[in-house]
This record gives sequence, C-alpha cells and structure tokens, in this order.
Amino acid sequence: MAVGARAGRRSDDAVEPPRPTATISRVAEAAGVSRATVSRVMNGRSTVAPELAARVLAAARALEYAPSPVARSLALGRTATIALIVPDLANPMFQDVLRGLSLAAGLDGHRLLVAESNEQVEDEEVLAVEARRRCDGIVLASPRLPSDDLRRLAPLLAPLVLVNRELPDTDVPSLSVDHGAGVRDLVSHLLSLGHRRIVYLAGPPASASNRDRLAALVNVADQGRGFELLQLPCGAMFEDGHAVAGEVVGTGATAVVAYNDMVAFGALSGLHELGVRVPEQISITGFDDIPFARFTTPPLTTASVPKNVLGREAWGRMKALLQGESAEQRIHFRPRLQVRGSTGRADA
Amino acid sequence: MAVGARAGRRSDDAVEPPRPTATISRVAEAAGVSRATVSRVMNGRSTVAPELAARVLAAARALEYAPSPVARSLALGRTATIALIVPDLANPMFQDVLRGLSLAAGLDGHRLLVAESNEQVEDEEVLAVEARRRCDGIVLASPRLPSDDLRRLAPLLAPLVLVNRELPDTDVPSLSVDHGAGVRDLVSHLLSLGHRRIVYLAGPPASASNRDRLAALVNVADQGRGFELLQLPCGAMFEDGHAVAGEVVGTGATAVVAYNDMVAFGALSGLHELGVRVPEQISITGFDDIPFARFTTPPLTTASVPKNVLGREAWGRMKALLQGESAEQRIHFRPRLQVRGSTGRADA
DNA sequence: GCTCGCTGAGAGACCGGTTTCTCAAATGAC
DNA sequence: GTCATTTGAGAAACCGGTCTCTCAGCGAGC
Repeated sequence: MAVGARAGRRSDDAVEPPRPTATISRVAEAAGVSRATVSRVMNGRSTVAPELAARVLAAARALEYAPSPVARSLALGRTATIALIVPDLANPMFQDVLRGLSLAAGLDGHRLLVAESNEQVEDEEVLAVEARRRCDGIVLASPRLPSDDLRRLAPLLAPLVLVNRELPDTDVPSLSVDHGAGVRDLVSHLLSLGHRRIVYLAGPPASASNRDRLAALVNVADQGRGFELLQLPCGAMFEDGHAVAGEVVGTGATAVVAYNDMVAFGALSGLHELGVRVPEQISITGFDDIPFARFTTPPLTTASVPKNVLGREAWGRMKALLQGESAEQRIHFRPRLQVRGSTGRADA
Repeated sequence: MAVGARAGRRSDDAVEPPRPTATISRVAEAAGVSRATVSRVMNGRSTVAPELAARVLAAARALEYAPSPVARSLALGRTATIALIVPDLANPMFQDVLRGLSLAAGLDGHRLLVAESNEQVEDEEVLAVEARRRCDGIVLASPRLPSDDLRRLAPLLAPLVLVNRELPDTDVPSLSVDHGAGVRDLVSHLLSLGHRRIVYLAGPPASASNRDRLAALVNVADQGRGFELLQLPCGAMFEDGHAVAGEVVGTGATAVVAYNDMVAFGALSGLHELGVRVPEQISITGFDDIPFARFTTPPLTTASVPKNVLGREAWGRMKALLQGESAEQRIHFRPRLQVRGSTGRADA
C-alpha cells in the first residue's frame, strides 16, 4: 500500500517503497561509514580510500541520493542563488536583462530568483531585503528608490549590483547605458542625411534617462552644428507618441528623435494615419532597439542598447563580489547606432 | 576599525559593530528567554505571556532580527518558493506566464525561481529536477520533453503544474489554450465579413498547437459553411510570414489566418512591400495577441490568449497542491476574439 | 488543604548537511 | 625496533531555525 498521496498502478508487485527521499545519514548507514565520509566523497574533499569511496558512491546511486540544497545552503552559508528585482516584468528592457543574467548565472551554476516591484517604490525595498536573505546577492534593475534610501540599503543588500542606475560615492558596481552617446550618434546620423530641423519627443520628466538624452541633445545643438532643436512634451508609451503626431507635423521638422522605441512606434502609427510618409517626408528614430523595432513598417532606426549584455555583465560583477573580489564600478555601455528604414535623406 | 570588507566613513565615532546578523539565539539571550519562546513569539504560535512577548519583540527589534529563511526552510521542509521552467525567456508567451505566476504567487508570499532551458530537451529534465529540490513545486511551461519522460518525471517533480501542455492519464493539472475554439472564432469572424477563400499559414509541423489549429480549420471547412480552405507551409517567425507574402497573393485568397501573431506581422510587412493593402485587399488574423499586436499598422485582429491568466491560474493549482488538496485537471482557456484593423469586408 | 488539570516556558531532538577536532593506523626516518 | 609524522575516517559541533516533550506553577474543585 502506497503511503504517498498518489498511488501508482494498483498492482501488488509494484509496491513502490515510500522512498522518503534519501538523506546523507541513510547513505552513510547503507555504506557502513560515517556521514562525514559521505560528505567528503560527494564533495571530493580530502582523500578517502578508493574502496570506501566506491562503496559510498554505490550506496548513493542505489538510494538515488542527491544532497539537499537547502541543508547545504544552511551549512555553507550560501545558496548559489541570486535575486533580480525589476520594476516591471512586462518591459522588454528588463526581459532582456533577465535573460542575459539568467543565462550567465546559470552557466556558473547559480539560480535566479525574480521579483517584480510593480513600480511600487515601497515594495522595492521590502522585496529586496526579503529576497536578499534567501540569496547570495541582489541585482537591482532600474530601482526607483531614492538615492538616499539606496545608499542606506546598500550595505544590507551587499553583494549588490545595479543595472541602469548609478549610485555615486559608493562602491556599488553599476552597469548603465550611455544615453548621451546614443543620442549623439542618432543626431549625427540625421545631420548626415541633411536634416536641419529636428524635434525631440520628450519622455517622462522624472526619468533620469530622459534628462540624459535631452541634455545630450541640447549640448549637440549648442555646438553650432547648424540645426534647430525643437521639443515636444510626450511620454514613454505608444499612445503618447501616437497622440503627438499632429503636433510633430505642425513643427515643420523633417526628423523626429523619440524618447524611446515605443514612442517612435506611436509616432510612426500616428503619422501613417495622417498620410505622412516615413521616411520620405519625415524621418523617425527610436531608442532601445526592442525586438519589434525590426518589424515595424518601415523598420525603425534606433540606438541599440545591449540589454542582454547588461544582464551578462551584471553577473560578471556579481560573481566577482561573491568571490570577495572588488568589481569595477560604473560601467557604461555605448549603444550601437542601428540604421533601418525609418530614416532617409531630408530632401527625398 | 571596521572588520567587514568595506569600511565606512573613516571616523572613529562611527565604528560600526560588525553586526554578525542576529540569530534566534542572540535574541533569546538578549531577552533572557529560550530559543523556543522566541520562535513562538515570532510565529504567533501557542501563547506567550504578554510581558515576555513584549520583551522578545523589543530584543528582536533592537537587534534587527529577522528569521533566516534558509534555516526555516530546512526545519519546516518547505521553502515558500516555486520554480518556473520555460523553454525560451524571449518568447512573449512565456513572459506573460511568468508575470502572471510571479504576481499571483507573490501575493501569497511565495517566491519564484526561473530557469530557461533554451529549448534544449535534455537540459529541461536536469533543470527541473535540480530546481525541484530547492523549491516546493514546479511549473513547466510548454515542456518539450516527450510525454513518456514527463510521465516518468511527474512523481519526482510533484507538486507539478503544466502550462500549455497536457499529460493524459495522470493527475498532473494542466492549463492550456483551446486553440480550436480560437480558430473557429477567427474563421466565423472572417466568414461574417464575406470571405470565401481563406489561406492558413501553417506553423512548425512538430508543434502541437499547429496541429490543433489546423485540425479545427479543416473541421470547420468540412462543415460546409461555404468557404475554401487553402494552406501554405510557413513557420513561427516574422521572417516566415514575410517570405510567404508573395505566395499568399498568388493564391487569390481574400483572408489569411496566420499560425501566430509573429507570422501575421511578417505577412503584413511582406504584403505592404508588395503594395497590397490590408485590410482593403486582404484581411489578416494572428493568434496569441502579443503586446505588439495593438501597435502594428493596421492593428492586428487576433485570438487573444489570456497568458497572464494562465500564469495566475497555474499558481491557483499549485497552491491547492501545496495545501495537499487535489487540483482540477486539464483546464482549457478559450481565447477571446480581438477584432482590430487588419480584417475587413471581402468586397471592400 | 490537597489533588487534579491546565497553561506557559524551557530542554533538547531534529531538519540535512559541512567541518573541525581527535585519534588510530600506517608510513617513514634513524 | 622505536619514535615522529602523515593519512584516513569517525565523533561531535555547528548552521539557525521548529517542535515535541516535560515540568513547574497556578487556579479550580472537593
């Protein structure tokens, strides 16, 4: 009679032994050695007489023994797990970071715990602290927490790695994107196509990346490279870009630099509905290079942010920290200019 | 002088005590009670004299004590964590399942471990078994493992919940999509618009969902509802749909039922390049309703699969299993017909 | 006033590993 | 052949909790 919840086939010869998951004690007993010896054999620690080792391994195999990760975690003080906290799992940006991190950590035998803060600042802190206790380290992607809170939390969360956010005056490694360089590349591209009147569709005012991009734009414009920079308040979503299409036409600009790809998509769609042809009448650029940027009509010229590299490199830093090394701080990744069909000559 | 790796400000008054993370023993000592009592107070178990409880809580607060999740996991035999194994984190389908699951499990105080098998069948088994040992249960999304292997593994992985995959003759709960119903809705919609010549862009032959969709199509066609069903081998990616656009035009069909949204996007793009107008000349439908389906030009009519509901309900089943209850098996979710701009009257 | 029963809290076993400490046996040196 | 040194393996402490068992102390009942 099976003891477990689920009975197998109802035949008497197949009485599955309850098999209460093999423990190191059972293996030790079966092999006639001490638990310490089993542990040594399983971990290849110290030396064990070949004959004994063979007996232990045979017993382990027979009992289908595998050491309990939980017990090891407690004894060793490490879980071989790290946590990733993201504000919004639906954001393609974070999805790619998640992928890169998961892949890289997995190759080094580490598991990944994910938690979503749903853009709730207060949840972020609780989640991170809670997660840290069951993991060896924390990766915070675009944390919304104020810097002061983050600075206060940093020692508690260490080893800590930041993605898409910096924390000056600390030794917390951060991986972020050089928005300024990306914007400069986009503008240079547009200038080389002959555009002289460019409108920026601004992101959320509170967004640090929006400030970075705008500052870079203003900076380039001030360098006297002979073009006029306009600005329209917009947002971060498709709908924002869509809504502002009419105004874009009104500005008489020949090129649009959108805050991000989503806004660019919205603008593209809005302009299409207004009968404005892209790129013949107006050129459009995005930022991020989310997967779908390749698939719009026309495909989107954008600054390609190496998001999976961000995730991968975040693991690199984390790994260093876990090994007690210090990790380089403040790495910036320069986006790659990805020219596609949404930009063309100003005089086309 | 600070003992930890990172020294704080270099001032003598701020000698942070090493603070070796408070344990239950320290709290017990500080409060002058036994460890058992601290445990009772922290968990609200049994009754403790109010005066003692207050003393314990004060000591806990003073020491910033929080019980170690790892130690609790070992003692209690549960981790309050479940694992999600997906073949491909980049697939929007799995992203939404991840979100739904993460959110629902989080609300019940459970954490989520994610692992990606990268479509490698052999990795899938190893990952799942390994993950199961550090978690209380496993959710497998679209597992690629053959049913026999899955059946063999099921007792090992239990509690186990399947998403987008069924396992007949077992008591493993599964959440899946009623592809047939979705296809029937799409066809009914197209028929009501007057289409009488419909071409199906087939997915990968090995895909079970492709077989389901095709079978439903053939079934509807055989019911004599007065339309002609054509078929083109295609694939699952944007490029597949894009490549087949010319052939679509060649068939003379007035409507396209694509295997999924990605293929529909590809076809949309290909037809656009050929100067064929959608929906005026040809109507197109997708399947899945991935986030970007709303944002194409024109927006895509599709069968909206409630992917986050899949994730949410997967947690529902898992929760039941964790509580020792039995969970309903084989739940099917009927996609919702989402009519957008990519379909129109046949005679337009 | 004494016993019975209940309540509250401590002692200690346990979860399943790792690791230090200890000691017996084997090896090597002289 | 004897003693010092190395090697191999067991005993036991430990990681940080939970929980059963036990018992002291108290109020109720006769």
